[in-house]
Amino acid sequence: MVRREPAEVPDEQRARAELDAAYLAAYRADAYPRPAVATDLVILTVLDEELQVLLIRRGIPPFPGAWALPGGFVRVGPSAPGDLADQGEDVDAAARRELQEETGLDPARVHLEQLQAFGRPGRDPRMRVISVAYFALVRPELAGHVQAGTDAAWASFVPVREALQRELAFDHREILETALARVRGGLFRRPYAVALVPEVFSVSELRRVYEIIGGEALDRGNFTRRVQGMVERGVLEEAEGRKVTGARRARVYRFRG
Amino acid sequence: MVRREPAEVPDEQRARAELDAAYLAAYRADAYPRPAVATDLVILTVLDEELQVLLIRRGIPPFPGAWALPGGFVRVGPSAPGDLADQGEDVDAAARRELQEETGLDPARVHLEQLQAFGRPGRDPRMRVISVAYFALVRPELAGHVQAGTDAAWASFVPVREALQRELAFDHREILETALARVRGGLFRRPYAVALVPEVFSVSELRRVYEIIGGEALDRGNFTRRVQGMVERGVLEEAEGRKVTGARRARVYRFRG
DNA sequence: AGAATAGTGTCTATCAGACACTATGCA
DNA sequence: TGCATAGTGTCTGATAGACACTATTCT
Repeated sequence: MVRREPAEVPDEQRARAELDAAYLAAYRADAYPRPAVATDLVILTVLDEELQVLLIRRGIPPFPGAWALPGGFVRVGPSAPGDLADQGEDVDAAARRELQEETGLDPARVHLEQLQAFGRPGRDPRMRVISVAYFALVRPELAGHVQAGTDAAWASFVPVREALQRELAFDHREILETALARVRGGLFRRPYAVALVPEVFSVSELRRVYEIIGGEALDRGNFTRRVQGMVERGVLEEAEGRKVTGARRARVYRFRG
Repeated sequence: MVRREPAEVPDEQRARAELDAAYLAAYRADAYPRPAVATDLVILTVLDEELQVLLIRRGIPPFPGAWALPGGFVRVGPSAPGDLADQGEDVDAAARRELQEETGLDPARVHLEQLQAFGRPGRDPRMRVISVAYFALVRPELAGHVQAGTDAAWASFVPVREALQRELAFDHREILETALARVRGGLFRRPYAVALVPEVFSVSELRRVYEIIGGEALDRGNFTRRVQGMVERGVLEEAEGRKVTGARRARVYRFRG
């Protein structure tokens, strides 16, 4: 009950007691051991007709040889009690920075969303690390650049199916599975699929993403109706031009943020 | 790119370099400032035909006089580099402990779920605190005990409507709003409502909870069909006995975990 | 021409919502 | 007996799924 305080006392006395208590609380909290806080990123894309996740091969212990999600520590300011300046970077900003550093992608062009925190003790055997996990959805035309810009031996997109069969470091299997559940669960309620197709896309391209993530074939005709519904509700808008995905030039659409 | 390592080198040399790097990484992470990590709890219940949230009146700065969500720091072990023992308590366990301490409730009898982490710098002016927020759904028959067991002047259930009009400390307004969005968004997909009625409940009692959270009246007949559907899908089961909610004794149901 | 995909139309089973009717128990 | 709530039945409009048909463009 750290933040609960005792009952009423006269005003002056109380004001002083409160200040004392505040400093005491801050001091004591500062004296207690603190965890390191990191962000881990589940960076997803659809490439080669498969949902893929960016993994990094670990060279050093712990988990040498295992694959891991990219991630890094949140930058924290000196944070002395009463020091108001520079508490460090936002956790969201840390995730964006990590995304930029790992993939070279512009975070503004990627759907990045917090998943949840993972804080089991022992998840990193070296020390207490609490991780705030995020997932990113990358358009295929951007995902291509990632592989080019990165040493493929150490960081590369891997089909999710394969990734789940590999030995993953830390609790990264749990994080990956949680992210997949979130994306699959929100497929028909959140604009996740439109973040995984080119910025201007045909109905077929969008349908393929739904099928790949959802894992089941969808009726072409009925799916077209769904897209029409999204246009009527203002989620999507028709874009200029046509696109040749298959044998015939198809209408193209764009997500209306 | 904290966790990415350089390219291949001969085995022995690499093994040594890896150990060095591991210690270096651990040492450096230990040397960097760390944030305090807390949990904040959005404890919700339905009382007096209203959705209510447990708030605590702050006596001391910062935000003296403002209302706050209950919460507290996550206990972390000494966590020296290489020290494998005692990394401290699980973040989930910290939330359960906090719930127990603040309300006296048995965490096993309450729906407790992680919301997400809130990590904006400056959210606590005293020092860098990253908070992992949880929400709890408490049955009315248990929520009654809370008010009895707690000094009502400092911690009490407040109608959500009122709570949002009050001055809330830290970023607790944002946390509360996020929790409400989660509960409302999952009302028809997750068993949130059944966590907010007595363990054995009538159709009417359940319908009232849906109406109170959703904010709109539901057709009695159609809602009964919904309950029947939940029984058929094995979500609910009929329980022994009857219950007098209104003028006539009603059938009662129970959640099938 | 034939193949492959784009786009539209249609039928149907299912479901949600609106509403009405009967049953039960209390004042 | 009147009234409030429990429980059931029925009608209808909307929707999702299955499937068929036409249009376009490439080989």
